[in-house]
Order: sequence, then C-alpha cells, then structure tokens
Amino acid sequence: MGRSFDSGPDGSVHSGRDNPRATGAVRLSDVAAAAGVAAMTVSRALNQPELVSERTRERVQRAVIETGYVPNRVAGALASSRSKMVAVLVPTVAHSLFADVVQSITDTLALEGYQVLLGLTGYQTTEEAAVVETVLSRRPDALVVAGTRHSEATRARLKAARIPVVEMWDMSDDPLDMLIGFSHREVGAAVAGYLLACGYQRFGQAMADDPRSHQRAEGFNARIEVEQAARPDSGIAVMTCWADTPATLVGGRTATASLLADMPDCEAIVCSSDTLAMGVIAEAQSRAMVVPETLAVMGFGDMSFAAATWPSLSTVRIDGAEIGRLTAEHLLKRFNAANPEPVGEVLDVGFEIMARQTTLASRSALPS
Amino acid sequence: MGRSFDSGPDGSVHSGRDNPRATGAVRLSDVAAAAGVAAMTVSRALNQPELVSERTRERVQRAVIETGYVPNRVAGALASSRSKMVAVLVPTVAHSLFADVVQSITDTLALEGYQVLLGLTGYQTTEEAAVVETVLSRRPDALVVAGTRHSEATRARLKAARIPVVEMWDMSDDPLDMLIGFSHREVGAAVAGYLLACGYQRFGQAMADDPRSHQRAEGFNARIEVEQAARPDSGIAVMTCWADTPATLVGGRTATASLLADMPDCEAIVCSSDTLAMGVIAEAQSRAMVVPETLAVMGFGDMSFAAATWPSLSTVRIDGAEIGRLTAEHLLKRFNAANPEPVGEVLDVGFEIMARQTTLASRSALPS
DNA sequence: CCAGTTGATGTTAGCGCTATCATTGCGCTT
DNA sequence: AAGCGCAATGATAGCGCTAACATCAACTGG
Repeated sequence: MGRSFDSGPDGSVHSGRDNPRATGAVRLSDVAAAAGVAAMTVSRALNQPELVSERTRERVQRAVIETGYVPNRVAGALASSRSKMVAVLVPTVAHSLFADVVQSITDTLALEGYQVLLGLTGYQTTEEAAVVETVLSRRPDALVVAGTRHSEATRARLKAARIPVVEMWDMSDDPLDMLIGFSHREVGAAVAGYLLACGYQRFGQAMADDPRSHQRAEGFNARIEVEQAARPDSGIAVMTCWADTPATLVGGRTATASLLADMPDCEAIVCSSDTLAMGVIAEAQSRAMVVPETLAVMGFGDMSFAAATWPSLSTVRIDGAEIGRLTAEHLLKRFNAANPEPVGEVLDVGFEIMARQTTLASRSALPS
Repeated sequence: MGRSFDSGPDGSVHSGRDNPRATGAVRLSDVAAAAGVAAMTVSRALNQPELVSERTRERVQRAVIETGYVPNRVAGALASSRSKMVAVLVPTVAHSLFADVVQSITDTLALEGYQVLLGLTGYQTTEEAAVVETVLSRRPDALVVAGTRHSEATRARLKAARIPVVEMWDMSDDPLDMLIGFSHREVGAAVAGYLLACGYQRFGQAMADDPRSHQRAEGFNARIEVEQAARPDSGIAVMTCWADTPATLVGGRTATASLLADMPDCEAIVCSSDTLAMGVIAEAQSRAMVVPETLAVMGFGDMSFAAATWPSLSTVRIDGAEIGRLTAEHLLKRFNAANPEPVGEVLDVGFEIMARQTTLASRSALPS
C-alpha cells in the first residue's frame, strides 16, 4: 500500500521506469507491488481467479483499480501462445450478408473474451493469400474464412498454422477442417421447384457472373430440365442473362431489358441477388408492367429492404447471423477442448424461401 | 544452406526445438541460420530493407521462402511497442453506413500494412467502456470510434492510452483528438430548405428515437420556423412521429399511419433513415396514394437500395467510404510523423441531398 | 509425530522479436 | 601510415507476460 511502484525492497525484477524501452504504462509488477504480492499472483488473480484465495483476489482487484492497470495482452499472447483473437476473412463487409456474419461472430466470441481480427480479401484469390499471411502473423487462435476455393499456397499456410479453421458460406466436398454453410445448387433447385409449383413456366434468370451464382443457376436449370422431361409439351423454358459483378440496380434493369427483348412472354425473373431484383422491379414498373401479375420476381439474400418494398420482394433467406453464431460456438468449444485437432465436420444451415408479394402463390388459378 | 536450423556453431541464443515453451513455428533465428546471417539482419532485411545490402537482402529473401517463415508480429509488437493494428469501434457493422466506413478504413490502412481490430459497441455507453478496455489491452497504435458521446471512464482510458484517437460520424465541440464527421443539425436544415424550395408546406417527420435523429429533427424544425416567421400566413406546418430504434419497415408504416391520421393534408414525410422511408412508401402505396404526387418522401443514408426502388428514393447521402478513407489517411500521416501528439483537428465531410423521384422538384408548378 | 498431500504463492526462465550499442571493413583524407 | 567517417552487420539485453517448477504452510492419517 505505502510501497512505491518502482522498486520493491529487493530491487524489482523489472528494470523500472528509468529503462528506455519500457512503455511507461502500468505493468503487472506495478499492480503486484501495490497489492503486496508477486506478479504471478496478480496474473493468476486476473486469469485463473479460482487458483487464488479470496482475500488475495480482493486485494489485487483493488490494486488494479487503484493503479488503472490495463493488461498487455500482446505480452500475454507471446508468453502463453494464446492470443484470444480470431481472424475473420470475408470478401467485403459492405454487403449485409457478410456483415451479419461478422457481427454475429464478434458478438458470440465476445462472450468469452475473444476478439475479431478482420481481414477483407476482396473477390480475388491472389489478395486472399496476402491477407492470410498478414493475419497469421498475428498468431490468431483460429481463422474463419468465407468460401472454400483457396489457392494451394493458402491451404498450405492454413495447415501449417495448426489452428482451427472454419470455412463458411459455401459447401464443399473436402473441407480443410470445419465447414458451415449451405448448398447453392440446392437453393437454385428449390427456387425452381417453388416457382413451378406456383404455376410459372417461362423463366428469365438475371444472374451476377460469380461462381456461387453459377452454382445456383445450375441447380435451377437442373430442376427445370427434370420438369421439362416430365411434361414435354408444357412450354417450360429458361433464358439466362449474366450481369456484371458486383450486382447493381442498373445491372438488373439492363438484364431485364435484355431478357424481355428475347423472351417477351417471360413470366418470372429469378435473380442472383436482391439488388438485381430491385433493378428488375424498377425496370418493370418503368415499363408499366405490373409485378407480380405481369412479371414475377425472385431475389436472393433477403436483405433488409426486401421485406420493405412494395410489392415486397420474394427471395431466399440465408441466416448469416446463424452461420456466425454456429461458427463462433464451434470455435469456443474447440478452444475449451483438450484436443484441438481438425475435425472435418460439415454443417449445412440450409436456407428459406421467403414467398412475398413479387410472386403469386397460385398463378395457375389466374387467367393466363 | 547446409546448416541445421537448430544450432549455430556457437550454440544459438535460442534454446532450440527441444524447449517445451517454443511454439514449433519457424523463427527469425531459423531464417537467420538458413541465410547464414544474424537474426537482427533478417529482421532488418524484412522491416527496413534499405539498411541491408542487396546481396544479403536476397539471401534472406530466399531463406524466408525456403523455411516458410511467417513473422510473429506478436513478439514484434512487444519488442517495438508498435502493433500495426488500429482498433475500430462502431455500434454495429450490420448497417451499411458503418460497414462502408469499416471497409474503407481497412482497405486504406492495408496499403501500409496496418490491420483492423474490430470492436462492436452496440448502442449502449456501458458496453462501449468494456469494449474500449478490451481493445486497448491489445495495444493498438490508434483507435477509431464512432460517435462523440463517451463516458468519463472511457475518455480517461483513451487519454491514458496515449495513442491517436479519431472520433468519426458526428460533430462535436470538444473532440478528444481528431474528429471527422458531419453536422446532423445542418442535414436537417438542408432537407427543410430543399423541400421548401420544392414548394412543400405540410410536413410529417418519421424519426427514429436516437440522439442523432433528434439533432436532425431540430435542424429541420429550426429552418421551418425561420420560414414560418418570414411567411406567417403560408400554412407551413410540421408534425413529428418518433419511431422505435432500430428503425424498421414496420416502424415507417406505423409512423405514416399515425402522421396521416393527425395531418391528412400532409404533403411530404421526412425520415431519419432510408429504411423508415421504404416503410412510408409501402404504406402510401398500400393506401393507393401516389408517390411523389400525393405524398413526397425523403430518406436518410442513401443506402444501396435507395436508388434502386421505383420510384427511386430522394435521400441524404453521407459518404461513409470517404470518412473511412480520411480517417485512415490521417492516421497513417500521424504514424509516419515524428510527433504523435493529439491535434484537436476537426474535419467536416458534409453531405449531399440526392433529389430523386420521391420528391418533386417544382411542386409549386402543379395544381394543388 | 512425521511422511504425504493439498492449496496458495513465489521464483525462474523464457516466448520471438527489436532498440541500442558495439564491431567490422572499406574508402578517403592529411 | 594513421586517422576519420560511413555503411553493413553482429551481440546483447530486454519488451511484459505466463508455463513450469519450487517453496511453504496447513492439514491428513497411521
């Protein structure tokens, strides 16, 4: 209590405030001196309180407040080789789907004191490799990455890092470790099934030209082909228009114009994102077409505005928050487990078709 | 080349692979052994290449690749007390405005090898204090925080940390250090001025009940009062309806219903967010009111969908990416400067009124 | 009453890097 | 030839923390 922070009676282990390399911040040993215990005891009182007697714990607590101590986790991480950080790599955060995931991971990890180191990879694999290396240099306790297509160099680095890795967002046949996502093919097939059930037959697809959209388009077409085979004379048909990435409103309008030019009797347009779908609706309305009576529209993503438009947008909902939560919970379980070995587990979180006003549930009941 | 990594001829400084506390990862000294130089030289070759001869630099480069070395920046940060990390604290990232800022900061800082440590504070000041302490324990080189209202404890911690602090998003009279944002009052006043110029006189306000929206509402009302004083018999009037936070579509619809009930001749509804505005439009359309002829709508935020709707949403654009870029550039300048003292600088990035289809530029020319 | 056990605390020795100063070799001057 | 300055490299000593082991008192049971 009455003791100086700078020197114990024995001359403290640390070189004290006069050392040119010291940061000047309050250290564990300062708190220890204030509490009249050893530095190690303070460390334990803060990190493993159950190992310390209640009386000591309280004294340390008081000394921490008194000195205004903020632990230096950089030093802690170096000494213990546990950083309590999780690197999260997503292409961008300026997109509500990934933003939801990041938000949810951050919130869930925070419950046990873990923090998120954010890495934005862009949409290029080359950039990903650089970001992975930078992020690994911080020695995170785990790494979460969106997507399953990594360069060989990246895969090697991730394996060499010997930390839990969660791939999310996409499904894959050979996950590096843990995988949490959904199948884009199945989304496409489900959308086709839904629209067929509604009674639609003439389809346009306005898709952004990226790998995931391609998978959804494939799933869609596969389901349509099954139906064509089952009902050869039904007049079921699909046209696809590929838009530039990233998807924009204008892209949706342009795609719609193109699709309507080639397929004037198009009944429904399926989009690879809600943003494109908004463009489709805008183009339709500007042509005085009535949505959904004249033209149905289907989006993807269930972004915040999808439910808010008039007519509200039918779309596919991916629960990004759920993916994030599951990811974080899985990691916390791994951290607390004795054995941190890769598990090779795969979790399909699925998706939900949100039937709203831009599609008609029973179009077949209407006069065509 | 033919040398073992584990022991130099002199018996290496480090205890080698048999030490139980070593991580097993490739270390600087391993690279040094492979390149036949001292560890310090490798460190310099990587961090201050200009201090090393070209021949040595190349040898080191080769050794790095050969050994698969990934620097341990945790150790580096401890030794140099520079972490090359910037903490970014925002209420949420599941909101495109903040997401844009985070994206932009991350991208810009990455140019000079800095990384972002993300902290999500929620909308409560109590949470902010805890998050600030946690991130400071990582000893970031700077801290960026959205908003200017901090608890005393937070302000004290930030000052004690002795690192550059950038407050962003709001204006304030007494910034802690650097401040980059815009004036919410001025936004409100500008929106009022714009709508008055269009010829509107009967206004509704659908505002989320948060401090920033209050400031905008104040600015709006102040401008309206000036006009009322100038033209006492004009019939200019405002009604305000406060919606719950966070703003939702349904909140917008409810607010609209309430406003129209109290002010049936309402000509224009001003919203505190684009999301609320979408709700207003949806409610209007469901009542067969024509936007903008019967009811004009004004949003805030210029979110991605604002330009995409039909009719497209008139709103106020804040350039989140610009705020992020300026923030990051300011910090980089500070990092490279000799003197890292607080600057007390304030930067107003302003805003832009995006006149789109939900407002009529010359309503006065129409028959009322 | 003493070896064995337990719980609480202290001591020591690094974690892997970089700041700092020391050393070396080389070209140049006087 | 001795002295100087400079560029390149090396050796040393920590940064602030925690793993691992050591110590010590207070018990336990035979």
